[in-house]
Amino acid sequence: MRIAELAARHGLQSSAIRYYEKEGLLGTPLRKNGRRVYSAESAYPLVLICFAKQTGFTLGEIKLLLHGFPATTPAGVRWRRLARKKIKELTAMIARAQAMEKMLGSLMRCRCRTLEQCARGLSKHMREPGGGNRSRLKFSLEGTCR
Amino acid sequence: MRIAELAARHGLQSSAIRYYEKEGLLGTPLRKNGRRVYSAESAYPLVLICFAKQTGFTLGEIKLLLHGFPATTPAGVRWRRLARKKIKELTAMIARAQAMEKMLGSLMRCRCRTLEQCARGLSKHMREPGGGNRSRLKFSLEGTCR
DNA sequence: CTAGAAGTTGAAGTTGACTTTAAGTCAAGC
DNA sequence: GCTTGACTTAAAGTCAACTTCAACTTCTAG
Repeated sequence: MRIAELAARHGLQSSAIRYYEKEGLLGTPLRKNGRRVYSAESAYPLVLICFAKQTGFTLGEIKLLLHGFPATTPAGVRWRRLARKKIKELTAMIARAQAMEKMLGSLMRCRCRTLEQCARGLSKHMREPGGGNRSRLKFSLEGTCR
Repeated sequence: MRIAELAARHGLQSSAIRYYEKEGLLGTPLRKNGRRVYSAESAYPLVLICFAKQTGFTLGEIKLLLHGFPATTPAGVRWRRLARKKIKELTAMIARAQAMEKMLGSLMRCRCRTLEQCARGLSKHMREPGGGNRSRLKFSLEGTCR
């Protein structure tokens, strides 16, 4: 199998495979006249890479998964080690996204005539974080800017 | 107020404010001996920028919000125009994140001894998309790789 | 034999939202 | 007068995950 076929099978571009190789995620395959030749088995790390990418791991984390443990470390242990942190990240991200969704829902009901009016409402919020006065746009500006 | 104070008030770095100005989000403020001087009012677009950023808008979208509509366009209309698209994006993202979370939860229960074993389980899934055989790792590999 | 498709390499470009750096200006305090 | 710190500019650097480019080689079909 040549690089283009391997790439196509996994829905990637050839350049991505070369990149993974350069980054040390994939080993260097056999060559035939200078060209990479892949066996069915040599494709298995690619299955993992694609799956892990879909699951939200970065290439750095995937490299760790593949080569960052003593060779005898069971797969389950490796996944758990990495997944714990990733689950936390994801949970936080989901919460944040849901908060944004809520803000956007409120924004859809904005009745301000000008943006300046919105800004006044918002800065009221910002200056009196615990204040009881409801501005026309009722969001909580949780977290600092940035 | 000089740039450092304005920045601090909004939890930004001075360089970010200069950047927003360069990108046309903020107008050019008055100068005193070449240095930017801000009034309380000149800060109001910054309130909006910070808020919109938190809500998930890109700087490009924020620029559109601030300057991409006829001057008479009510704030509510502007927000709605942009929010609709963003809500869709967010909803999709949340769904995807939740799917990832579920996958990660399953991964935590992985009992494979080697990663190669995982890969075999996964490629089984990939080769028989509608297949009824449950591999040890039970995720649905929805969507193609990449 | 030749055109063109597919492969090779290293280096540079892409995206967004900035930050950092270099080199210079300006004001305040000692 | 001198130092320190805050500011100015344009240009370059950062991050991740690739892609694109330039220049070259090799394989395949006609």
